[in-house]
Amino acid sequence: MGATKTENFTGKQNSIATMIKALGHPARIAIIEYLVKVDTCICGDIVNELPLAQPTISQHLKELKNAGLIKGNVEGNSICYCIDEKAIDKLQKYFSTIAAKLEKKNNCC
Amino acid sequence: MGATKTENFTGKQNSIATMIKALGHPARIAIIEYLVKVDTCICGDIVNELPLAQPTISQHLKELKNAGLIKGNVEGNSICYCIDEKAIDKLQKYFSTIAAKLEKKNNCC
DNA sequence: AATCTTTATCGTAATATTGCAATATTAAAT
DNA sequence: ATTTAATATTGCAATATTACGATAAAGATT
Repeated sequence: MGATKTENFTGKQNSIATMIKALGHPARIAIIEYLVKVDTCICGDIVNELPLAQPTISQHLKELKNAGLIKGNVEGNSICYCIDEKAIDKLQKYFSTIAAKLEKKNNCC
Repeated sequence: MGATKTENFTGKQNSIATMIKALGHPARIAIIEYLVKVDTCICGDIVNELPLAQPTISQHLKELKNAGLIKGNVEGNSICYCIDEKAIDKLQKYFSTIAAKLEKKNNCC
């Protein structure tokens, strides 16, 4: 095997897992944190910011985009990437909901 | 290559990425959601709950445990797994912080 | 039009992940 | 002491991910 059995899980489970998975890599965390840090939208300098080759970063950006975490607008010959706030909100709410539910319980461990 | 270049990122970036990565799989999301759903701590029925073989589930539990998301207590010949609230709190705060920072910005995309 | 800049894609090697059958381990029950 | 039940580990095949050099594509600049 080696392939995830997505058909055995609910659509919601798969979709949240996909979003989360896209963030499960330090380079992609670094990209998101950089996008949060800079006040204007980022255009081309992620390559200078990260210790990875340009094709690698392009690939990571693609994954973040596929997962809906960032958006990219063509701006001349460069591209303006920024965070999709809705995606972050979804993740924030997901964990807030879990945290709230946990508070009402008496964990045994 | 194929291995993540962890040495090029900060400890914080690597540690949050590790936690998030552990959740980036529908089976592990399903496990967490099941642990949230059941009111008592789970012991052995995750295997009956999920459409995966026992060794596969054991492996997923191990990953969640390694990432600090769940704890496991031996309880007779079975094991009582439960969510580590601190880990969920960390994730919740991480995304809340990002969401708050984003609100103060005017996204261009 | 030729060149430069920026980003994407292709191809490929190295490594990691997913899943499970078979087997081991550990403790309870008989 | 054997058997049963629950969980973990091992070994392995299938697939996915990570990384990057080489190259392509597309708009800007000269």
